[in-house]
Amino acid sequence: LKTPLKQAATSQLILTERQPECQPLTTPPKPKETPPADPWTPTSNLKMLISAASPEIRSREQRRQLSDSSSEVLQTKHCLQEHLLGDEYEKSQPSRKEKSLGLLCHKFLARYPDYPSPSQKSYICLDEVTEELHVERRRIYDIVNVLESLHMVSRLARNRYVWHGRHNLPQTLQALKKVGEENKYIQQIQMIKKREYEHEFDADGERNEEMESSFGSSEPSEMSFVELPGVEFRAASVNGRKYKSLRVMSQKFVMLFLVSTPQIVSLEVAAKILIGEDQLEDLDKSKFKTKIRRLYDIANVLSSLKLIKKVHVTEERGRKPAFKWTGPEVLPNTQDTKLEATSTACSPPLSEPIPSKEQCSKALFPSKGKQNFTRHSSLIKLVKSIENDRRKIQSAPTSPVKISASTYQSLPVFPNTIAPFPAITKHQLEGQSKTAKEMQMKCALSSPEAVPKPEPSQQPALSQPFGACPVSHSSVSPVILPHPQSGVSYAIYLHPSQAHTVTTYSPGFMLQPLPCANVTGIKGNNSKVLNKITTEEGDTQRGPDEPIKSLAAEERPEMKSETSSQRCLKRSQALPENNLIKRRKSDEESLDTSLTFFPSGYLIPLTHCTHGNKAECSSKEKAGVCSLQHTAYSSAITGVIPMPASELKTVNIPAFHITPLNIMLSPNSIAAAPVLSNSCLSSSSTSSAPNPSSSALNFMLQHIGLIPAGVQVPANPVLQHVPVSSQSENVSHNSGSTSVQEGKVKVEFIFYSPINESNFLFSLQTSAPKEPQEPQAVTENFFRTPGGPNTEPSLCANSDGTQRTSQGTLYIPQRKLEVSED
DNA sequence: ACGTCCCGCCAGGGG
DNA sequence: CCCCTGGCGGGACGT
Repeated sequence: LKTPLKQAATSQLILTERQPECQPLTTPPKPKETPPADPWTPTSNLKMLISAASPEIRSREQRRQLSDSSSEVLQTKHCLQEHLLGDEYEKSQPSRKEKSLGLLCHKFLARYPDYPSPSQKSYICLDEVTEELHVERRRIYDIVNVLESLHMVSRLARNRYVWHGRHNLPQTLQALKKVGEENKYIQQIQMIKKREYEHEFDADGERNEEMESSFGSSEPSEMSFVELPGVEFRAASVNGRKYKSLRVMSQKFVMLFLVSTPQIVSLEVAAKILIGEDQLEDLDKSKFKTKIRRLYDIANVLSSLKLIKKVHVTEERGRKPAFKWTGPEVLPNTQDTKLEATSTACSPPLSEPIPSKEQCSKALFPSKGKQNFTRHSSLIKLVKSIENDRRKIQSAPTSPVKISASTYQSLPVFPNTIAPFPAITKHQLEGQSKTAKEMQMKCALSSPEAVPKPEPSQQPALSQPFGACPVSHSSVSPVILPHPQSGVSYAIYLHPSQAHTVTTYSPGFMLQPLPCANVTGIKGNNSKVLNKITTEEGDTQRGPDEPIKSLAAEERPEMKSETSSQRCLKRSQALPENNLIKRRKSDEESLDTSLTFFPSGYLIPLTHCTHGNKAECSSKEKAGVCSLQHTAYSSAITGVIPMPASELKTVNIPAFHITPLNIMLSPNSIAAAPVLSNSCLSSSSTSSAPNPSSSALNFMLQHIGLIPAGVQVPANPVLQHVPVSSQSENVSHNSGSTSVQEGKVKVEFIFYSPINESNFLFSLQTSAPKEPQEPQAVTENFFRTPGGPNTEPSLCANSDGTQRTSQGTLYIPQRKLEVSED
C-alpha cells in the first residue's frame, strides 16, 4: 500500500502565491476532501489551527497560542474552504509537516498541565483525545508510549491513562541515568565511534564483514522497562513486557543523553546501540532503518517535551543528524547508599499503587530492590562484555565461544526478578560504591567545575576543532592541574579490559567509567586509524595490525592450557602484543570465576606522601579508603594489573595499597580511576628489589607501548632520557618530558588515544622524599596549557582528604565535533 | 538524493 | 470475537 499521493509540485507555488491574500496566518489552503477517506469533522479545528500557525509561533508556547488563535484559524479555514475548488483544495491539504508527530504531541501536551496538582488527577481517555485531536489512534500511542517511558503518564486500563505531568521527571531521569551508566553506554558509544574509524580507514571493506560481525556483539540485553516506584504499570497483565519496545527504546535513548558528555547523541549511534543491544549480531540495513525511524518518532515527542532538540554534528565524515539534551540536568542521586542486603527481599511491590504522593515516590525512589538488581545486572553485563572481547580477540572458529543462553537471557530490571547475589561480591560493591561516593563528595566540594555544565555546547573546548591531527596542537594539550597541596604525580595506567569496567555504582554522581580508555588495547586495532588520522593523506603506512592478528591466532591454542603462572612468566618476555592478548585472557578468567569488581584504570603514584605525617596518611588511607582495598587488591593480583609475576615481586606489591581515586575529567570526559598507590614505600619495601618505582615505571612504559618490551628505563637516580618512541604504535602523538630534581625523577607523557578520542597524560615520578613544593611548580609548568581555551582548571579527587594523593584534572578536549543548531 | 517520518496494515492479546 | 495495542516498513514529503 502506498501513502496517499499528493501533488506537491504545484502546491508550493500556489501556496506562496496565495498566501498574501489569505489571512494573516500563513495557512495552507484548506481542502475540502477529495480523498474518500478521512472526512473533515468539526473537531478538526485543532488540527487546522496548528497547521495555521507559522513555524516560529509553533516553536513557541504552543499551548497558549492554541486557545488564542483558534477562532481566527477557524475563520481562515472556512474562508479557504469556500474559495478553493477541488483541485486547489487538494493541493492545499495540510502539509506533511503539519501532521507531524511533534505537532500532534504539542497539541496533546497542551491539554494537560505540566504539573497537575496531586490532588486532582487528570485522566486521559484515548478515545477523546483521538477525536479531539482528530488523529488516528495509532499516533496517540506513539506519543503516549514515550510519555509513559518518562512516567509522565501511566496506563490504567484500556483506553485509559493517568496524567502525571512532569512531576516524575526528575526521578525518572535520575533512574534512567543510572541504568544508562550501568549499561555502560559510554563505552558502547566509544566502541561504536572507534569502529567507525576503523571502517573509515578500511580501504575498501576488505574485512568489513568481519568487523560487522564482531560489532553487533556489543551488549545483548533485555527489553527492560525502568519503572518508578509508585508509577508502575498498573493493570496487572499489561506488564507482560511484550509491548514495550517503543517505551524501552525511548528510555534507552534518553539514557544515552544522560550518560554522555556532551549530551549530544547522533541518531546513528543511538540506533546502533539500541540494535546491538537486543538483537545480537545481524546488523542488517533494514533493521537499522527501522530503528532510525522509531528514533525519529521518539525524538519528536521528546522534542515537544523540550527535552532534546535537533542539532547537527559535523565530523570529517559529514553532517550527521543528532539531538542534544536540553532537558534538566540530572542531579546526582544523593541517597544512593542504602541498598543494603536483603537480596532476598527483592521482590518489591509493583502491586500496590503507592498512594501517589509525589513525596512518597521520591523517598522511595532509591529502592533497594532495584538497586540491587541493577547492580547485579550490570555485573553480568560486564562479564558478557568481556566475553565479547574474547570473542573479538579470538575471532576464529577454533575457539567457539559458548554462550549459555541463560546467562544472556533477559535480565529485566524488574525488582521482582532479582537473582540472589553473592554476598561477598556485594559487599565489595558496597564498599566501592561508598568510597566512590565519599570521594565524589569531596571532589564536588573542592571543585564545582567538576560538575558538568548544563550547556556543554557552550564550552570553548567544543569550538576548538582539532582537525585531523588532534593532539598536535600544544594549545590543546591535556591539562592536569596538580593538587595544590601535593606534588605527587601519578601515572595513569589504563588497561584494555578495564575499558569495559563499570566503576561507578553511584550513578547519581558525575563519576563515570573511564570511557574505553584502553591504551594498550588499541594497539592492534587502531594503529591504522591513528596513522590515518595523523597522516591525513596518502602514505598510509601499514599499521602493524596484520602481524598482530596472526600472532593472536597462533597464540590462541596455547593460552588455553597455560597456567596463570606460566602466563606470567611468558608475559614478561613476550612482546607487548602478546601481552595484550594474554592479559585480556587472564582478565577474563579472573572475571569468569568471580564477579570481582574491576576498576577502570589505575593511578600509580610513584612518590611518597609528600607532606609530613605519614602516619596520618596511611591511617587515614586505611580508614577511609580501605574498604575497597581487598577488592581491588585481589583484582590486581588476579590479573587486572597485567604485571608479570616477576615484576610483581620486584615492585613489591604487598607494599602497595590500592585505593580508588577519582579523577574528574572535564565535562567532556569524566572518569573514576582507582589508584594503586604505594602509600609509604620507604617504610615497607624493605625486601623488595632495588627500586620499585623504576620497575613500575618500566612496566608502565612498556605497557603503554612507549618503550619496547626489552628496554628498561634506568632507575634512579637519574632518568635522563626516556626512549620515547614517537612511532609508537598506539600513540598517534605524544610529547614526553622528563625532569630531574634532587633525586626525583618525573616523566610525563601526553598521548592521544583514538579510542576515546582524547588525550591522556602520564606522569611518572620516582620517589622523592621531602620536597613538596618543587614538584608542583614543575608539574604546573608542564601541564598548564598557556591560555588555551580549555584550560579551565578544576578538580581533583582525594578520597581521604590527605595530601598524600596528588590530584589533577585531565582535560580531554573534544575532537572534531561541531555542533550546529539545526 | 537523502533525511524525515506519515500512514496504515496487521498480528497479538485483552476483555 | 471484537477491538485495543503497537511493531513495522513502504514510500511520500521536504530540502
